[in-house]
Amino acid sequence: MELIITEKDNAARRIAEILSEGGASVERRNGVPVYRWGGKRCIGLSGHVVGVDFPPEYNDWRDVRPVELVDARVVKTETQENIVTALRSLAREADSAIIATDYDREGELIGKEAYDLVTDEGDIPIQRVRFSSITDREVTNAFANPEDLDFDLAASGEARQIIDLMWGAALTRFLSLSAKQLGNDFISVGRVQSPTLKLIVDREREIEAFDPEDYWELFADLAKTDEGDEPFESQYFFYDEDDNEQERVWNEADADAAFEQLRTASEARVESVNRRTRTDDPPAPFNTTQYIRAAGSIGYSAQRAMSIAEDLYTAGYITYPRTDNTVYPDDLDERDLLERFAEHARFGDDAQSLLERDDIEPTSGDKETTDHPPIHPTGEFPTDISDDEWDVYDLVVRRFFATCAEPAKWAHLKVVADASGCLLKANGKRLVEEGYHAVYPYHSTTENYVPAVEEGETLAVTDPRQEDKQTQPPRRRGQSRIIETMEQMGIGTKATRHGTLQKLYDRGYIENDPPRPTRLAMGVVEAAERFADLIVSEEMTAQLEQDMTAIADGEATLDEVTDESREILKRVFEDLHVSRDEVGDHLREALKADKLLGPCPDCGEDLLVRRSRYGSYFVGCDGYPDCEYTLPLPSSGEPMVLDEVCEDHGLNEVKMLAGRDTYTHGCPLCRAEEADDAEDRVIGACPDCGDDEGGELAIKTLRSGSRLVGCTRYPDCEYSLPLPRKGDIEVTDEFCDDHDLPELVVHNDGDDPWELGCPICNFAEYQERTAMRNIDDLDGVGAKTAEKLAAAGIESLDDLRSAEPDDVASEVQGVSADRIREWQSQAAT
DNA sequence: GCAAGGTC
Repeated sequence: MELIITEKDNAARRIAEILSEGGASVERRNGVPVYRWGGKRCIGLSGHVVGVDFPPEYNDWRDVRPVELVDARVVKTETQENIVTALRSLAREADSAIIATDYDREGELIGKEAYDLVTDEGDIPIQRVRFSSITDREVTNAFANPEDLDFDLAASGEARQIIDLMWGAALTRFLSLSAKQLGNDFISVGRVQSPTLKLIVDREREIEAFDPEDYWELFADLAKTDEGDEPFESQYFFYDEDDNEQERVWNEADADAAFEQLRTASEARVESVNRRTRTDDPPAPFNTTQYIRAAGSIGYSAQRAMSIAEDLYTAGYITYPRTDNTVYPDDLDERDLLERFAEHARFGDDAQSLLERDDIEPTSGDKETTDHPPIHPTGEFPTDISDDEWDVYDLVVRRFFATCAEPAKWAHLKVVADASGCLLKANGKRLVEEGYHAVYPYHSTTENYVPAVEEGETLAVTDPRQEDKQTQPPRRRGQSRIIETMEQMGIGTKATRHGTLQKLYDRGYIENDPPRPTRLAMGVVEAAERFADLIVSEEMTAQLEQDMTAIADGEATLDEVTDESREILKRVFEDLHVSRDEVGDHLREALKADKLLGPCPDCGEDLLVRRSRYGSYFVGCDGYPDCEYTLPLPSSGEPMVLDEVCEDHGLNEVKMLAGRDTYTHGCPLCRAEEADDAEDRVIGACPDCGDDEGGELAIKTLRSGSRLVGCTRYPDCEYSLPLPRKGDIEVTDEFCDDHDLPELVVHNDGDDPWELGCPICNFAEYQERTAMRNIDDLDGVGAKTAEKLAAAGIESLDDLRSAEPDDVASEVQGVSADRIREWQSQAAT
């Protein structure tokens, strides 16, 4: 039997299909799909199935000095046991094996891991095939000409694993121990995350150091003197000593003088008219980064964009979403794919229009790689997918269309006019040939109207205006800009960059979108810059890349490279040990700054956001236990301290981060005082204890800012119904027939009043709505997956909660037990 | 419990 091993199940299935000419059947080993035909078996891994780690005796952070990790052995551990077991058992039956993992460096390493596992079970010949896309021609060709595994290339990947682990783990432990931050809130650093964080911190430093400057700009409207002609905007400018056009006037007196001149002018003479046409080329095919950027521009976070693309990929609608490639492979027949779309109700017209071109010569980007094609639709049409998935699918289809479309053409018109010595200019642009914009509405086609005028013509000047402005600090980069910059810096990979960003959020290093660094992040970067500069520099990756190339080329060995890295890290630790206390103090101070609200009203010490033993947040005094002052915070979300300070109490305001339900809580002391002042408003009898004990329902405001309808006998009776946090609640004269309670109306500034109605009915409806939440609302579950789960008997969140992950995984193709567990934890909340 | 890299 010949065993074929691929990097993922999806590739295994498609390769089996091609090589067996559709005759392969699927069976399961340990829950892992195995494709069989003739004397062949084909199994897909799940990326790395083994990982590097330190031996268990290094596990305790307090027992092991971090520097000891530098010389610690690094061992390989099996991380995907079911797949490893399946692979081993297949290997025992095989007479030969073929490694068909992705055609890139990490693929070579994953292949080497499979090689080692197969070799463990017996000595059989093992070969390697390489192909750039899973198409008939490429795959058949590759299997007809098998090669050998490139052990040097795999070793270069292993060197990276070892260096990343050693630096990351040793420095992470050192910083965490020095700041006494163990447990969940450890302080992490790494070769990729830390330069990324520095990138964000550096921009924040520029913003903080920015000193705005005043300047003035002047505008006026111009119009042809013919009647009915629309006026157009023009801007004042002058020539500096180098003869460059300048619009900004840096001195108020000069601006006033120019404005005075402009104000008195009623007409302007056209001095020059310049026309040119500009070609606007269609965009290149999507790689991961450009896809994330485009999805970002229609409102999707990087993480969400990748999650949706992943779903569309596993469902078979788009190609593999993790790719650096921006050149379509030779096998992709663009015309053929367009013809498929020509039949489609939604895309048919646009596809037809493209097919009318004689030659379809798609655009290409700068980078061509061997592992996967650029992201494009497969030609398989989705039927039952969510709105978000449609948004993204539409984007991917139209991007493919755009790459097959004609360039657009713009006509630019620049008019310069003289208004009694004041120079005015107007730049017009008009889209004269729509080109790719006709099929790709994601790029702006905003025109700027300037009419055709002649040199020497007289124009009317109206509405002169002077605007005082200030120079602006550089803008924070959005998520997709950060990912693009990481790509330019050469850090991270197409498959990890969005995850790295997510990690920075999860670790409390960045907040909001566009991301903004916390004080902790500033502290960590500062500490690293002073004592372990390499870990926050992009040079570390650049050097590593060079070393890896040397290993791959046989010019250096894995041991030489890792040993040299060990020596460098040891020297870093010499510095760190001397400054250990200083580093710890610095980090602790930064940690505190993120939680600091202001002075305690009781004792004047610092009030801080703290976390109780039960995991909930509250405001407590740094003087504890001498001072026991506390304030409650809302129970949902993660508190974030804002820059805004409450005028009454001098405390920073607090925002509660809870995804879509994020809201500003404001000053916690204001909220508490409001609750203390608020009268409970009785609205009826308590349904639980009204008859027996005489309990009444009242609208209450809690000190945490939340409001509810609750029993006046609380805490003896705990009956309660939720109310919205915001808005004035009006108690109307209308009563609910079923519950004999008044209907409530919530008034919010600006919005239409919300007729909440009877609070019991409202809560019942709310519960029904949340119960109706479906399986495909879970992150990473698309329509196709939901279908597969339903086929395995999992049709509701309840079914999912009670399911046995391993059983489900063995029944549902392409879904791991870990994935099920992740969904279960989502379904639990 | 540390990293980064696959895949889901």
